[in-house]
Amino acid sequence: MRTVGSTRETTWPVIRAAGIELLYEHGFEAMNLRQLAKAAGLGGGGSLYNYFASKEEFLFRLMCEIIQEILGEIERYVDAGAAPAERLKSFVKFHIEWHTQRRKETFISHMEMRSLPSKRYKAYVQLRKRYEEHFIRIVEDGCKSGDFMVSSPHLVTQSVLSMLTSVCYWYRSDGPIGLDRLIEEHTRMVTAILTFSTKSSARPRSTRR
Amino acid sequence: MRTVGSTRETTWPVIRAAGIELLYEHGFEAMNLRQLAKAAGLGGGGSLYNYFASKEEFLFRLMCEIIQEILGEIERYVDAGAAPAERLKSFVKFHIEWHTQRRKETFISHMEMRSLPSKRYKAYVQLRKRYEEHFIRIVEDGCKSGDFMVSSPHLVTQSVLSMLTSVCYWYRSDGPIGLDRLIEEHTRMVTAILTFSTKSSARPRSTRR
Amino acid sequence: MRTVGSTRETTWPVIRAAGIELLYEHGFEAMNLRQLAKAAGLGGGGSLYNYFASKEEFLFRLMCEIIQEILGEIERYVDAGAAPAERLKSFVKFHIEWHTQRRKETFISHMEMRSLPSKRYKAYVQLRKRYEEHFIRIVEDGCKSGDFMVSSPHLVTQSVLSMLTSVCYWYRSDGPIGLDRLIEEHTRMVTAILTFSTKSSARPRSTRR
Amino acid sequence: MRTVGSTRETTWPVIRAAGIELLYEHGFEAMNLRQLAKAAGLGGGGSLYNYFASKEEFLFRLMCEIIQEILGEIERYVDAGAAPAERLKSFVKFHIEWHTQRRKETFISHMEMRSLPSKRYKAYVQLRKRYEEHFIRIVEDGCKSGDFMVSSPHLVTQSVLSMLTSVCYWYRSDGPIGLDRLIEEHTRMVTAILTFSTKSSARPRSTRR
DNA sequence: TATGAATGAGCATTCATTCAT
DNA sequence: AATGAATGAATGCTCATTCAT
Repeated sequence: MRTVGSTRETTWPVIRAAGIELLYEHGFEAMNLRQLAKAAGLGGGGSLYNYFASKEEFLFRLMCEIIQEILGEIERYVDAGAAPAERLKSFVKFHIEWHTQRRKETFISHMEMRSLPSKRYKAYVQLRKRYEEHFIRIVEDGCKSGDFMVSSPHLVTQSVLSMLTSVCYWYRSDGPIGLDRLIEEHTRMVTAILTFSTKSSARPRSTRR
Repeated sequence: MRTVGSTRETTWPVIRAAGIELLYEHGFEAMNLRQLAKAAGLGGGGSLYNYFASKEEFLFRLMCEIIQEILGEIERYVDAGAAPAERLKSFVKFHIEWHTQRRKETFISHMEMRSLPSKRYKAYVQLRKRYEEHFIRIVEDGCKSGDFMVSSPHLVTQSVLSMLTSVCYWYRSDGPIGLDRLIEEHTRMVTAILTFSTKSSARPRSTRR
Repeated sequence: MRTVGSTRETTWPVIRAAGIELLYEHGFEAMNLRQLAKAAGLGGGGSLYNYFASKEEFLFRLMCEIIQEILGEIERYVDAGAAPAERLKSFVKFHIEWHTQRRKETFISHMEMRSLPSKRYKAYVQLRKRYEEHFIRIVEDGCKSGDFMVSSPHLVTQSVLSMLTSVCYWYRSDGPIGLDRLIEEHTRMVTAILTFSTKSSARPRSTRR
Repeated sequence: MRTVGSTRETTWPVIRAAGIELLYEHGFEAMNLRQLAKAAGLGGGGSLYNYFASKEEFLFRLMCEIIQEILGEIERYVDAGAAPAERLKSFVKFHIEWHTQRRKETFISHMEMRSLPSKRYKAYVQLRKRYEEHFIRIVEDGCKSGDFMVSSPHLVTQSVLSMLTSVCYWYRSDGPIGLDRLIEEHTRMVTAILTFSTKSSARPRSTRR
């Protein structure tokens, strides 16, 4: 049977939204497809298989859509021509905004990577790397230009990205800290790391006074 | 029937070790007790119930043991009388060492909190807070003493702790980065954050030159 | 929507052909209507219900068509006026030809009887009996005329028909045995059975020398 | 929980017997494991998995046990030293007895081969060949000794074996035909085929009078 | 304590069938 | 007539848990 007005285009977003809620709430292994169907307003679990071939594929599709969106967004957002320090601020602002406004999505994206089957895990990691490289490039450019000074770029980018992403684990938009302050503080912390955490007492040019 | 030499004292550590491996590999929901029994050298799953009352209790016990250990350790490790900057260095060193040498345990401790039933979740969070307060106290003391300068203490401690903990997600002890360097860099980054990431141009005393 | 040129008369044969292939390959219970629709070049499984009311009815219709064909054929083929020995040869030739040239159809007809619901099973058995009676009548006539000599007609006709039909299970038209030889040998075997397998040492007339 | 006195040795035969009944009644694809569990006196379907790893493996195990039994029996039964004609009689007697007394088992063995997954299908065919070779060897020996005369040995053995086996499809032990008569008639038919169905008018030695 | 058979609820997935388009 | 989304019952299989041995 086909419910009036139901098409692939209208139903998938509903499933997706319900899926994000359930994945956030219970995690991939602990949620189940009957819940999902019900939450999406579908009868038995069977209908879902018009939209994906397996529970694992459902997760993969969801995670890909999420990261594709952020990839599309960031490429429009960041001004590749600007100075590193400026681009850094842009990146932090963008990243924090996204990770708080789509907190559940990003939470899922990090927590459920382990539930992807090996092949898809690798595919997903590729996409994620494409995103992270936006940040890495900023750091590299900043080091070249003398704006930043980082002794272990790989280590630092990993840790800084982890810190920036961690807001999705603890930040509550209805808590005492506002989004603006969140962005401001993280910008400051990241800047401090990239500017002052070097071995020598030397200071990068742009921050000398 | 009782296998010779098998007692609670000798068997539980074996179960525990096997459990850590399985939880790390598959996660709580995806692992199962038959695997655990087999990995621990026990026949059917039944024997496990001599050691815990349910799968959930098994997780809780494991996680508690792990955090109790780190709590016991840190209390012996940190010199409460030292200067904040010194204590900070100690903390970072301790934390990074623990989170890399017991990488699987700490990974589990973070990932599987969501699998604890509500009551135990709260109990566990209490224990974790006790640990985090060691860091928080250092920051507070440093702010009072003028060694550090932090505009949003709660925000900053959350983010810094997340960063310090994140090594358990990506660090490989057989990778290109040595433990010493890992500690050194993180010490530097944390110091930079606590020292230079303030609104005003003012610098805390200890870093003035 | 109706695809151009698609009518009951053109589509059913396609479905039928696809059905024979699938039933032969997987069996009734193991095949499914989505496969059938796809193999017949139809989109979703829904269209099939323009051609039959249920999966079981599909099987019944198919099997009926198959047996109706062989019934129509055999009635034209066998010369009711000929001598029993001659009619026997005709029957064996016809039967073997049919069961090898429409091997899949006959294979299905035997294997899938069990999947027919009781009422239709009985109806189908009636049709099959009508076919088998052609053989039984030949044997009876041969016994009356003294050409054949059979002590247990029912038993013998059952076993001989089983033997003649069994070619559909093992014969490959691209194997080492040609169709002519297959017919020749079976004619000989059947003749031997009907002629020489009697209790007494007496020989039927036609084989005396 | 473990029902009093239940062990692997007592439960499997019960499952096996129930399985034979269900496979005979419905066929492999149409039966289901809940039925099987219930028929075997077990609660939910879960217990069955103490005895096999999958439905397919269940079938394979059953079929293997059945054919192993007949293989063990026939090797004790047939006197390899006797004359071909004598051995033929023995074989027919044995085969018919087995295929009527274990009619359901042999019925299953033939009908459900198609449900075995490819690898197991091949393994099973090997076992079946071992059985059939008992008959083939008798025919070959008889041809060498001049007792039998067969123009197409492969073809004839296939068809004769099919005939002998077909009793499992139609024979009812409570029907009008007794087992003795069944054996007698088949012996006669097979003898007729192996003795009189040759191209030439020549007769094999032992049947000349 | 250890074993392993049994339980039974639960889950992903399949599939015949229905029906709006 | 054809399409394909939706239904919902059914099915193979899993797994925490229990319990006689």
